[in-house]
Amino acid sequence: MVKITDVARHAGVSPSTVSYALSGKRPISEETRQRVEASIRELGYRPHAGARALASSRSNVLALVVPLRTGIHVPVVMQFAVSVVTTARRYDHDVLLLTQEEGEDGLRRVADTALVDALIVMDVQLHDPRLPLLRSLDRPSVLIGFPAEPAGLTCIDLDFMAAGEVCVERLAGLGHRVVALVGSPPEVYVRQTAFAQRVVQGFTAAADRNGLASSVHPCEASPAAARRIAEQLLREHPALTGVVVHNEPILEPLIDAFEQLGLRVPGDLSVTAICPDELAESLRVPVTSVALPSAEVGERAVGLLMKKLGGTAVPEATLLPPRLTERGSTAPRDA
Amino acid sequence: MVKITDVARHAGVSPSTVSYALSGKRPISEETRQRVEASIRELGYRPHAGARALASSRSNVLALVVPLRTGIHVPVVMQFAVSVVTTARRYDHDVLLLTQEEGEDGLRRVADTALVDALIVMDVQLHDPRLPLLRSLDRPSVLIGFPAEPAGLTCIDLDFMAAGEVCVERLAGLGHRVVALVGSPPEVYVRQTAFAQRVVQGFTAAADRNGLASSVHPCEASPAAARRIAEQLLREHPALTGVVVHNEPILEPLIDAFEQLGLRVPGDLSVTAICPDELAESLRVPVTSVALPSAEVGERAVGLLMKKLGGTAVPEATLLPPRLTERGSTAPRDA
DNA sequence: CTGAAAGCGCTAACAG
DNA sequence: CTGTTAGCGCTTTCAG
Repeated sequence: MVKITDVARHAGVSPSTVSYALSGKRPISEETRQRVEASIRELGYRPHAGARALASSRSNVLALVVPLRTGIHVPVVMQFAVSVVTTARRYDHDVLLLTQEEGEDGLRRVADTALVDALIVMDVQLHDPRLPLLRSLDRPSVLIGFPAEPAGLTCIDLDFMAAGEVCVERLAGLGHRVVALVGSPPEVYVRQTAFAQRVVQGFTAAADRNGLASSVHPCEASPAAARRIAEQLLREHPALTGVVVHNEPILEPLIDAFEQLGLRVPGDLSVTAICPDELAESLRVPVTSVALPSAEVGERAVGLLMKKLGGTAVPEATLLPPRLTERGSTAPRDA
Repeated sequence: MVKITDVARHAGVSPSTVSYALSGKRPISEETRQRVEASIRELGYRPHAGARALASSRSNVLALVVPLRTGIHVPVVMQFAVSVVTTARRYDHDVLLLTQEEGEDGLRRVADTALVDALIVMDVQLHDPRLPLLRSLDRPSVLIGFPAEPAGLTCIDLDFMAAGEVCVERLAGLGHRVVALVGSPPEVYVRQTAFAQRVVQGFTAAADRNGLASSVHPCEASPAAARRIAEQLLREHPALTGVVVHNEPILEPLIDAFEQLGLRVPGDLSVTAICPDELAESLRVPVTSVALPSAEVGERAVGLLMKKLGGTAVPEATLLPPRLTERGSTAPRDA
C-alpha cells in the first residue's frame, strides 16, 4: 500500500505538505502542488479512510436511516436515497445505510463509534422515540418530516399541509363543491406519521374555508381497496366531483375504478394527487399533481447537514412550498 | 470521549486485555471479563471505528452498489438492500451505499481507501465494464447476477434459466400447447442484462423440448404497453393459452387487459410469473409464480463475502434453484 | 510557503 | 491468562 510518506519522498516534500496539498488547508506554491499531484498520480496514492478519520475526527460518512414500514411507497424512498448519495458525493462524503429496524441503538452506535459524522433520518413520526436521542447526540442530524415537537432539531419536508390546501384550492377554483381525500393506508395514520395527517389538515381547512363539502378516506394500497373506495364514494357522496389522492400505488387503479363505474376523468370527476411527478406523468390519464420532491429534499437535507458540520447555523424548519402541475385530470365542473 | 485506556484503568487491566475481551481473540478469565464489561458499560465506552480500522486493517463495512437504470423493479432492489444491511449487521458489519452512477471509479475509491472491506455489486451485465476492476481489486466481492465470463468472480443469483423452464414445464404439464413470454422492457435486453436473457433461453428451450409453440415479447413497464401486448398476442396467436410474465409492474395490468378482452384467467388463459412472492400473492388473481428470492440472495451474498473475508474458499457460482408456488392463475387447458 | 513531530485510539505481536 | 509496546497512516499544531 502506498502511503503519504511514499508520496512525500517521491515528490521531495514532507508528509504534511502532501496532506495540505490534498486538503487545501494551507497555501502551497503552485510548483510544489504540481510535483505532489504528479507523484500522487504516478504512485496511485489513496489516503487511508480510517487513518484520516482517526487523525481528523471526521469520517466523511453520513448515516441514512430508511424506513421499512408498510404503507410507504418504496420508489420514493429509493429516489430519496439516491439523491442523498449523489449529493453527499458532491461534498466528498459517503453514505452508510441503516434500516429503521436498528432503532435508537443503531443510531447511537454509528454516532458514538465515529463511524459517521452526521445523520439523516427518514419517515419521522409525530412522537418519534428517536427524537430525544437525536437531540442529545453530539453529531448533527436532519430529519425528513416534522415531529410534533421539532424544537432543537433540524427538519425538512414538503409542506404537506399547504399541499393539501393547494389541491383543494385548485378544485374549488374549478367550481367543484363536493370533494374527497383518498389518503394513505390506515396504519400510516395510526402510526401518526406527520405528513399524512398534515395533508388531512390542509385538505379539511381549505375545504371549510371554501365552503366545500369534504370527506376523508384512508385507503389500503391495493387495487381492490381502490375499487371499494370508488364505489363507496359514489354511493355516499353522489354529488362528488373532486378527489384528492395521497396514495401512490392506488392512483391508477382508483381512476380506472371511477371510469369503470361510469365516471369520466376529468369530465365527471376531477382528480388531483400528491405524488412524484414521474408517477403523475406516466399514468394513462396524466394527473394534475403536487410534486413530491424527493430528490430536492434529499439534496437539501445533505446541504443542511454540511452546513451544520461546517459550524454554520441552519433554520430548524425547512418547509418546501408545494408546486402544482396542471395535467389532464382536472377540468371545470359542469355548470 | 472515553477510550480504551480509560476502560483499562477503570477495570484495573491493560488496554490489550480490554481489546481482547471485546474481540474474543484470546482467552480471558471469566472474572476479568466481567470487570471489563462492567467498566465498559459504566463508562459507556464505544471503540472508535476509524482507530479500529487503522489498527486492524478492517473497516467492518461492506459496499453495496445499487442499480439506477430504468426497467428494474425498485421494490426488489430495496428488499435486497434491506436484506444485505440486516444480514451484514448479524456479522457486525455496516453497509455503505453506492449508486451505479459512481461506476468503476467509485468502486476503486472505496476499495483503495480501505473504506470498505468487500463489495456487493447488483445488476451485473453480460459484459459488465466493472468486471476487470473487480477481478483486480485486492478486496473480495460478490456479484448479483452472472456475466458472460464469470471466471475468477463470485456470483450468485436465482437460476433464471431454470425459472423460465419451470414456468413452461408447468404450463406444458397442464396441457397448454401455445405459450408466450411477456418479458422485461426492451432496454433491459439491449443492455444485455444476463438474467432477462436467461429467462428467454430457459423459456424457449423448455418450449421446444415440449413441442410447444412459443413466442417472446419484451414489454414496457406501463399498463398501456401491457394492454397493447395483450391485444397483439390475441391477434397474432389466437391459440395461445399459456403466458409467462417476467415483468413485475405489468403483471396486474396484463391480466386485467386479458380479462377485458374476454379471456378468463385461468379459465381461458393460464398465467405464471417470475416475481417476488409478495407481489404474486397480493394480486386480484393470485398468480402462480417462481419466487424472486431477493432476501435470500442478499443474505447469501453477505454470507459468501464473510467467508471470503475469513479466508475460506467459496464456489464461484451459486445458482438458487427456482421454487414455483401454485396459485390461482393456472389451470388445465380445456380439452 | 514548508518541515518536524506529536498524537488520534486501537490492535497485535512479543514477552512473560 | 495478562501486560508492554510498537505501530497502523494521517492531520495538525508548532516552529521556522
